[in-house]
Amino acid sequence: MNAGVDDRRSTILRAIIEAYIDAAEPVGSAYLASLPGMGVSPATIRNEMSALEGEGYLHQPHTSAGRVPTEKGYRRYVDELMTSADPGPDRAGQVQGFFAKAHQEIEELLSSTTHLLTRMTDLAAVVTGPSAHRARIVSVQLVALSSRTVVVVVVDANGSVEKRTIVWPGEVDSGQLAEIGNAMTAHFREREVRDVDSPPRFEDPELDKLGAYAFVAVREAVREADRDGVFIEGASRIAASFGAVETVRDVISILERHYLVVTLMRSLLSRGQGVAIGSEHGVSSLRECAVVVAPYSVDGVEVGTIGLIGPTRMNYASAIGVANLVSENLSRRLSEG
Amino acid sequence: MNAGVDDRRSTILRAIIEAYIDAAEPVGSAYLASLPGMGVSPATIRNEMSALEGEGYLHQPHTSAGRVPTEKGYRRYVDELMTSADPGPDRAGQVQGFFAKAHQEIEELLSSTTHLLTRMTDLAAVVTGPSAHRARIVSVQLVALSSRTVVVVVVDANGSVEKRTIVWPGEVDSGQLAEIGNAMTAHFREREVRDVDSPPRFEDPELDKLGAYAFVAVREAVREADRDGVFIEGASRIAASFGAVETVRDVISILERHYLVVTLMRSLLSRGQGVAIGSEHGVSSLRECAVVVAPYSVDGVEVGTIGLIGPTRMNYASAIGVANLVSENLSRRLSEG
DNA sequence: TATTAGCAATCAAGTCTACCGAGTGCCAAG
DNA sequence: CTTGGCACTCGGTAGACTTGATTGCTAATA
Repeated sequence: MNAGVDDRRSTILRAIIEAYIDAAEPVGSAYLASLPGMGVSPATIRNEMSALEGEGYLHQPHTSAGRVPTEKGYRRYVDELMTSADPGPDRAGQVQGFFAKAHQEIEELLSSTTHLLTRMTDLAAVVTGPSAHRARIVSVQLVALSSRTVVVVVVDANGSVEKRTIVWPGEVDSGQLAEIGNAMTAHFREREVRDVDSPPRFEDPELDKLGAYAFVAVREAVREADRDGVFIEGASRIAASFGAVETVRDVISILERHYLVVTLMRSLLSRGQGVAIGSEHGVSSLRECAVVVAPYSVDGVEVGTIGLIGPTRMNYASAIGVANLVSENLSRRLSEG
Repeated sequence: MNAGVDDRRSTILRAIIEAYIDAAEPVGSAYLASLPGMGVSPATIRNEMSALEGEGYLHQPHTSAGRVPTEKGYRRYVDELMTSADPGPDRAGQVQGFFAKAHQEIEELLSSTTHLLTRMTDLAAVVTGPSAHRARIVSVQLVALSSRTVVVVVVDANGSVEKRTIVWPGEVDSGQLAEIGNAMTAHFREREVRDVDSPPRFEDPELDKLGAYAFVAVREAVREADRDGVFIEGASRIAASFGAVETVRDVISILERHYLVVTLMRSLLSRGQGVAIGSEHGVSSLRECAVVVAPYSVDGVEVGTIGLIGPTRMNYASAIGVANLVSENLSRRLSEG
């Protein structure tokens, strides 16, 4: 409980974790003693290491090896020991440059954001699209594809477009379609997607029936709006991070199940966790991975998430720094105008 | 040149390849002689194997090992030796059942088709969406997102929806937007996407200017139409197929570059090749892989491709059979109505 | 009391050797 | 042309031994 001892011990833990992140090899006392700041002998460090192991922060693969951080060790590192996650001006510039030049559609923007993330961190990157539930509907239109099929197109205020193709109950009449579309637009305009609960009503009973029919398509279209917008990139970096092909398979197999990744990220954010290490997140196939998440917002409302996934010995400072940096820039970019 | 010898030799080659596909281990003469059909001694088989090696169909990893097929060996197997790629009634039923139950949007349909493919073959699967170049445009609409931004929505006869968000040159006037949208729809209706070359003209010079401005967005929207529709699944199966993490990384890294995969598949199809083995396709990162492709068509016109990617020692008969089967069913499904 | 030097103990990994066994190539006999 | 027999090759495994990294402990020291 002596502050001095605690301090030195923490310094040693931090040094071990950083060395391990760097080299992926167990860290020994001799190396630590040789570090500039460390004014003590290997023997002293060994005592501290032994204590740290007793406290559960370190683990010794075998007697004649150095120490390796445990999950608890990484956790303490992330919570207390890590030095500022400031990514530095060069990286900040890189991100700003990216967002300054990016003027594509939102889907392309998010997709290339995953690319940016994976390139900057060498981790797998995830960006989930703005949750559509809070978006306001701007337009509903019915377009005839053939004499029997109609596509219902819904545009929301984010600029997202959802659609649903349906078989029309009867011969398509373009006048009717236009009328129903206009009524839908008037009915739903400025309402949030999650409030799509009942169709507009029409005086004409035939129109009313068709309107109710089309409404089902609108509801389905917006209900699935969230499914589309998940962008994951960098699975190949995972392959490079792990030696065991088994692990690679497990992790990539999770990354392929987008909804699972989204669920994981959302649940982490809702618990207020920015970093989940190893078994903390409960997905057993990712037990050798850590996940870093950051929300991004549009006009002050958190609507989506940014995530990074990599081995537990990832560079947390860099990952967290980049995630936050990108999150800020993306939020600003999406909020402007 | 004696038919009898050639026949036996071919039988042996086929047996070797099938055994190797099955067990992934070099095949020896004793095992081959023990096979039911093979009425000859190991010594005889050894002679044939030696000849086959001389002809370039087999390779011997080292003196005391059995033989392994070369690319040339697989090629001959696929071209001549392989027994019918008929996937059997159970699998045919599985695929038919899938397409009978599937009634989602085309994107979801294609995406779940990759899922079906990867599940049935245990290979990575690719489905490219119907090429938009030949699709007819059905509707163009301009929707105001705010007083300064407009989203241009283009619907084609496939039911695909493309959009482009633009900053409007001036205050948005919903009457103008509607008028321009209607004129665009009239102008482009029934024209193919690749024929989008000039905007409709308006009497009113202001409208004409705005129309020309919006036209750029239409052109960009349809130009990128093809980019969206690529669905790839099963990268994790690749991880399971190769022992070396290096190879896994290389292959998955290619799979992540969708446009590269699409280009590869298209160029194979345009050369009339249904199967590319190892270095045949020229993508060096995929030199340990084979690619199986099959086109699918809508109303008799080939519009998209189905692909399977796996190790060169994949089960070609099964892969080709499934690819063709799915291609037929998908074509039928997309052509009806 | 905290630190340190010294030293014995531990153990993975590398090296060396021997050997086994799978598989071949070749030869001579059928 | 086919086959049995046999010598030969060579990867892989197992065991013995060495090396080197690293620890824990103890006793001396500040």
